Amino acid sequence: MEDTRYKILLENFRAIHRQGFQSTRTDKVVAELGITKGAFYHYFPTKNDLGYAIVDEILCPMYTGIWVAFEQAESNHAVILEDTLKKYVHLLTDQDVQYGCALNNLTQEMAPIDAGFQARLKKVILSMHRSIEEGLKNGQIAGAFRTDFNPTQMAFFILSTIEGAFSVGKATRSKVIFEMGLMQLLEFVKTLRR
Amino acid sequence: MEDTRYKILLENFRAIHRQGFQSTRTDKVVAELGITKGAFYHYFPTKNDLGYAIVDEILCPMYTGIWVAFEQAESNHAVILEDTLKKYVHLLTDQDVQYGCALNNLTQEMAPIDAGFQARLKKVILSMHRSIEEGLKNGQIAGAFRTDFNPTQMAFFILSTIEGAFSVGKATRSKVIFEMGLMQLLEFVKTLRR
DNA sequence: AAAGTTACATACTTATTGGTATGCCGCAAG
DNA sequence: CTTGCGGCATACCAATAAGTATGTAACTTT
Repeated sequence: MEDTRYKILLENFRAIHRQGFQSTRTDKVVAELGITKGAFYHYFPTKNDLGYAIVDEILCPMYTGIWVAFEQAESNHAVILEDTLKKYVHLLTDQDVQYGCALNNLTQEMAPIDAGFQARLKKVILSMHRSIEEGLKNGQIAGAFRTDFNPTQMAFFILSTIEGAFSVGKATRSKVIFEMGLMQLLEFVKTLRR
Repeated sequence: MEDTRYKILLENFRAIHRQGFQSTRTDKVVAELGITKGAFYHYFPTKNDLGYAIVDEILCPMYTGIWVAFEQAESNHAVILEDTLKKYVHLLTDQDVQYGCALNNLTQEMAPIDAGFQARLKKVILSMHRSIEEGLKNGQIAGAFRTDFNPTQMAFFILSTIEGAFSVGKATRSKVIFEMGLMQLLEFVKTLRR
């Protein structure tokens, strides 16, 4: 049953999101599901491979999904961009902010010490960037945005600010502070309208 | 000799900055200095206490120092703010960006799993925020900045974007990408001038 | 129905790794 | 000059945690 594999994957993702990769004890996580080490190592050769699978199968689709609407927009680019930012604020709970951005967490912790994580996480980040960049470019062409900014740079700026708001929100354990970062970004993004 | 203690502190700070706290082996780090475990545990009761000392004695002064000029400015607020941002770009090497922001790294990794780190790192973040906020307020009063923005929110925004640029720079291992985030922030910050 | 394979469970192993116990040396106070 | 203490070095310890070896029930294939 692939069901067991997915349960292992998902529950470990949750644990890693909260406490980080290294301090997560995979056997204890699966034990809570009534599953043993045997099942874990049946599906994943090593703990790192579990981590890779989480990035590939959970993080990657999750994060690229956020920006797909903006990337593929054919009209109302500005509205969709602003709505996407608003979603960050509305969909997240207090706890979500305290746990931080799963992608950011994993990057900070694992990218420097493992090339497998590094490559995968970079891919996800660049994929998000590409989506934002595309949306900005299309919006410029469609006349939704001003054309006096560089979409590549602006996309990195937007991405950086979101990730940074998560960082600061996590550090202070405050959703309100997270929101301040995002709200200011939203105000700024409105000035990109034409 | 307090010299030994400081050497232990500094070398471990460097190692932790690069590979993170948990994966740093303190005994191996000090061994490179020709120092043994005995000396380490003579000065620090536990590994966590070393981490706390690093935050208190290295990170805290380092990061608050960055913003002290802006906080205490009596004139030219806008110029000093912009210069502070420029310093981030000019003073950092390619490697620095790859290693990421030491404060951010430690926060992401350790804040969720240890209350001692959490409290200390939060303090440093809020201290930086306070400096930026003060500078913005003073600049508004002095007529250097527009008054139609909220200094508290704006300070969190600036802080978030810087931290986020580090995150994205680290994830992509690219100083150029880090710079794009900061350069866009710089452009934005210029619009705050009155 | 025999043989093989999948999907696990249980028990064990082994390499860290943070931390401790102890000892020694030099120096300063009494 | 001897006693005590700060400043280490060395050797040892115990817990953990990733990973392995083995077993076995169910299911598939031939």
